[in-house]
Amino acid sequence: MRLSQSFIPTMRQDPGEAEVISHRLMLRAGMIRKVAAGIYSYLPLGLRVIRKIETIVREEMNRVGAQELLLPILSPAELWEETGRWDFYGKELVRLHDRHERNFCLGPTHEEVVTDLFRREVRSYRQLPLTLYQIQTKFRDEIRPRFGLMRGREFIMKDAYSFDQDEAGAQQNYQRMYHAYCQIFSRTGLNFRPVEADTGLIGGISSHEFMVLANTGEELIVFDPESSYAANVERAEVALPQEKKSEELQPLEKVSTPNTKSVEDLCDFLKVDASRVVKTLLYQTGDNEITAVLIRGDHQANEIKIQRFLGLHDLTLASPELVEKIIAAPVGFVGPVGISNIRLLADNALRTLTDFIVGGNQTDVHLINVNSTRDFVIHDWGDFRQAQAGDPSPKSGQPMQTARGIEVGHVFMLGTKYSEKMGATYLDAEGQSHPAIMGCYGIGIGRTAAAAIEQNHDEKGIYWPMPIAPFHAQILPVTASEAVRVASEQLYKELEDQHIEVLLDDRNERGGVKFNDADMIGTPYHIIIGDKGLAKNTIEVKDRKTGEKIHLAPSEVTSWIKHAVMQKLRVQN
RNA sequence: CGGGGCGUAGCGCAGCCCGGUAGCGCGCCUGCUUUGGGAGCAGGAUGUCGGAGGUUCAAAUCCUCUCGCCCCGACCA
Repeated sequence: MRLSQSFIPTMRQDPGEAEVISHRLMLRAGMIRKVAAGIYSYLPLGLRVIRKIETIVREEMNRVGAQELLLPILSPAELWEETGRWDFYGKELVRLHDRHERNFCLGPTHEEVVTDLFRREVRSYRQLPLTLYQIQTKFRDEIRPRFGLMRGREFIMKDAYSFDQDEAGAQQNYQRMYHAYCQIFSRTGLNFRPVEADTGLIGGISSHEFMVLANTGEELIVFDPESSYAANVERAEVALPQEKKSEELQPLEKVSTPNTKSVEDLCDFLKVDASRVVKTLLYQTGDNEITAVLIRGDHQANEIKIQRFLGLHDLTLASPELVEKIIAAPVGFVGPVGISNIRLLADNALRTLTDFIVGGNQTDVHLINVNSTRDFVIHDWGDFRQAQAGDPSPKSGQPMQTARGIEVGHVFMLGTKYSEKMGATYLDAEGQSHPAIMGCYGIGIGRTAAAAIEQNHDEKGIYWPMPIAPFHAQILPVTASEAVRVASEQLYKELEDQHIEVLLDDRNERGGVKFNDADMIGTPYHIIIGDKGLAKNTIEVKDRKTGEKIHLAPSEVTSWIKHAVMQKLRVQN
């Protein structure tokens, strides 16, 4: 392609609207343009990258036997009412109605639509297993769209759905998809890690997220360097503490602690470490009901774990009014001692904690040398806190580490959640009807492109991994002579004839402009043709990522490039 | 939705406190010179100052309302 005739509007300056590096570079390299918050146009260069990623995804989906179809973007409310998600999905679901006032939504995901298709068409176990997928634009009215393609309201997703007759088959399908995902992200040239994850709004039994490791990632993961264990902090289990509880307990004491509403204030005042303090978090779990959760002062409560334990899907801290009403203690000084009318949960970390500090249920009063069982009764123990760096791994017991990641893929075992509600059943060999066992599997295509940039850039711009690069090579005629023009045109033709995707910068620009644009766009190989080189009968080939340069005779360039491109495509295959 | 910030030329910004001519850099157009890391000179075009109302002789500037966007927190591919 000729740059002079291409719609690749690069920008010299950083746009004010973008903060995150991938967003900035996509705008500056002329890959995308914003239409509204979280809604983007893909310009030719950006679309080429998107298509490359889609191609890899298609190849790997097809390889594991998934079949591509295309479901509608618009779907009727009735399907969503069947599963309860019309209400449950909340404001994120883009709702609209037609001229007859019938309700529809723009698909944020397609479990309902595909399950409806299945129940209409599939009757027999002989038709199973069945895995269907599509690559399509999705709509989610995100609370806060941000970072360009990283979190859009409209975005391109590959979503796949599997149907099996039994648990074993479903597990097998899940494993196949898991490996296909590993294959896909390896092929895109990304440094990624699959982690155990929470199932969120999609629901279901188990799931893994595929995280591209990047410091700018929105997700925090913990992993065990000694074993394969890795999980989203939302999900990560914390092993039971090992050390024994000391037997000699100090007597309970009441102390005055003026104006110490936070754990931090209290630690400063009493000159103790936060690990000696226990905070009492009060959650509203019913109209007039509060549940207390005890967490060590230096730990973070994990509301997802608490929700799961309580079987709720919505958990909020109790209002100060409700607290006053039910336990008659001031917020900030609440503690478990002497409270009888609410359920008390405690994080496992408290099992080995003795002589700790809690709120005294009076303004400006705390209790010290408090001990569970002796001073109050815990109704339920559990893992209620967020994992953090240094926590023991549930597999090896070794201290875990944390890392930031970008979630680019997610695989779920759904079980029969959707098939039961929607009557998606098949007949087995005995003529018995069973709900199909489902799985669903998503990949954010645009987000994968953004993650690739987060992981592959320097101060000058992007350096694409070959398999998803918009072009394999770029020709930069850096001086204006006829000899350079002729040599560039000839090489351009040779490379195109060899099916190398090549961009010819035939603009009437100075060398510096071409160098800078090429560095920003991130084509893996830059072929630099100038009078200086031609005088010595050489053309320079530069590796964008490493900066390594080699000088070749003009007649050698095409075969060298072809070989190098093939090599890089194959290595990452 | 809560908190912080921003809307002025295609892009990046100044001007606003203290009301009176809309400005700078880059880009764009024309010409000449230039051409291996964002060229030089000369000339030129470009604005409902986000929108609506108000105050005033006079509003980018002051007041009210509104819309949009960005960043930080609760959601997710």
